[in-house]
Amino acid sequence: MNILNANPVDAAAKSVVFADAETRGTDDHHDSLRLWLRLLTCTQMVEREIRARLRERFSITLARFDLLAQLERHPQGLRMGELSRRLMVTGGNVTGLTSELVAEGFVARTPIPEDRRAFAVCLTAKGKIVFDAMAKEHERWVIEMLADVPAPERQQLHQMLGALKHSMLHQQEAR
Amino acid sequence: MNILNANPVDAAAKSVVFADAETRGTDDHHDSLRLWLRLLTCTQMVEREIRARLRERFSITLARFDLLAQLERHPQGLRMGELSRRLMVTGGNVTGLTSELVAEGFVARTPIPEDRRAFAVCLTAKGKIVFDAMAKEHERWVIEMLADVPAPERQQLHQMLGALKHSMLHQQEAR
DNA sequence: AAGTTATAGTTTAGTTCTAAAATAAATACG
DNA sequence: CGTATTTATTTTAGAACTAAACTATAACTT
Repeated sequence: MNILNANPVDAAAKSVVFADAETRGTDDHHDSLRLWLRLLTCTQMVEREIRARLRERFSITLARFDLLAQLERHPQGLRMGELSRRLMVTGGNVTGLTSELVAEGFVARTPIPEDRRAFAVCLTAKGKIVFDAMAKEHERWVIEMLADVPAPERQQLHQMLGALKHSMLHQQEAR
Repeated sequence: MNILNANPVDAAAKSVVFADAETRGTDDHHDSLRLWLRLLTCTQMVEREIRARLRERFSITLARFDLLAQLERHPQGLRMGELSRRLMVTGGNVTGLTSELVAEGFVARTPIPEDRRAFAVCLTAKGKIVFDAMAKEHERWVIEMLADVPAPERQQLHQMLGALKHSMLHQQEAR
């Protein structure tokens, strides 16, 4: 979904020599749009590759993998709604994903005594073993894919994107 | 680090809309993994917002908007396969998107004399007018969303992500 | 306690995308 | 030439996701 410049070979880098107040404004605009397009391109490239490998190697979708990853972090289990928020998908989708994973024996729904509407979704022993193996390989892939970006830049990127993330969170609150 | 975990009560009370895909990882994970998760989170947050606004404001999907954006950049038209590569979606999908846009009168299929299998997809006059209006607003949204990231950091981000993008491209070649 | 409202999860219907097979035209090869 | 291969697009079947309606339970409110 590259909007303006999906062509992987980027157009010539822009170079602004002088910027008065007005041209700076315009230029900022282009900066933002270009940054967004590049962010989108990069993410899609990595995501597509990971999705394909997960399927090829483990016959699992990224969504299911992500659900398992959440549970691995929370051994006490998570509610459906909590999973929905964390995975940024609809509740109906979580219902479907969970049902499939239950059918495969990777996770279990356990009732919560204090709230009979809800239940905790937990990794089963089998699910944990299988997920751990997948996660290890998954991590290798990611490390390999990002290896050409030097470590200091990786950390800088992480930090700058943190600013963007929190900015988005605040904007979201204000709506 | 994780907003929801750091202060679950607050987060719940505020009913944070954007949950956090970064909670997929565990704390001791490698830099690369953390960077990848943050990249994914940021992109999803922005993308989700833009997708919702495009739909609400113009009743158009992001995919169709992106297709129009490609054509706006290439007034001479693009082939289906070229669109497929640029948009990073399957050819079948491009067929569907194009057919809808043709039905709406935004684009036209024009035969290519030299190759009777193919044709060029072009913006119609109507399509150009409509797209220009949408693109203007779209750009405002992006600028607004990224406004909290200082301009120098935006440029740095853009540049570093460029390295990642080219790295991914080279890796893809080697497969 | 009763009625209202909010929350948790599921179901349903519909959209969007993909992968793979099918079709058709162009190109390469012996 | 004629046959095979490649390239360009469409069709088909189905996977993955969403929004909205629905069921059930919990939490307020008076």
